[in-house]
Amino acid sequence: MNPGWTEDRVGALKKLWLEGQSASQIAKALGGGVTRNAVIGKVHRLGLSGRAAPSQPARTTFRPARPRAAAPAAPTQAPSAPRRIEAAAPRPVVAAPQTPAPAPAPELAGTATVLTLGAHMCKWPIGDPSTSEFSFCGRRASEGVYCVEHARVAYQPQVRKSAGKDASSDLARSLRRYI
DNA sequence: CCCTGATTCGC
DNA sequence: GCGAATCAGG
Repeated sequence: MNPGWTEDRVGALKKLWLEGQSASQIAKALGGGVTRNAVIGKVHRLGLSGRAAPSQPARTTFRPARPRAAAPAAPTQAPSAPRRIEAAAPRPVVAAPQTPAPAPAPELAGTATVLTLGAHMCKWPIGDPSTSEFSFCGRRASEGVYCVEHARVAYQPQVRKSAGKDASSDLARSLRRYI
């Protein structure tokens, strides 16, 4: 029934996943020939785990199951990690009258909140999502939902040519995921 | 019980 | 590489 993971199917998978579609929704969108488990498995094999736009229903936990460690070079402070965030998807919240968008300066990151975050603003999480201090980068999103800088750390295609052997095994092993 | 993604492990 | 089973949480 299902032709396996063809180029276009993988492409659709990547697109939908980065759009924030849930694994089950993607599975259904792909024709039902695959289950959500298959989708998740493929996503992980592609090195696409973790994304800015979570799913609609209840979010998953914040288990440190996927240590991406490296904090992006944020001007202000180091975000915990590109883990999932509570709600980045734009939604027709309450009629926020004339929210005077903070207009994040290109130099300043972390000024956009979930309410002020525009469609084309970098959705890189800054700080702890559970606190009121939580915000988003907010700079111009050019690569997907991130700015150029954060896109580099966010989208890690698992590209790691085995460049011989690395001396520091532990460190190298933890680093090669995002190098 | 519905959902979510994460991980394991036989194939 | 693939994905069902399982896990862990909301």
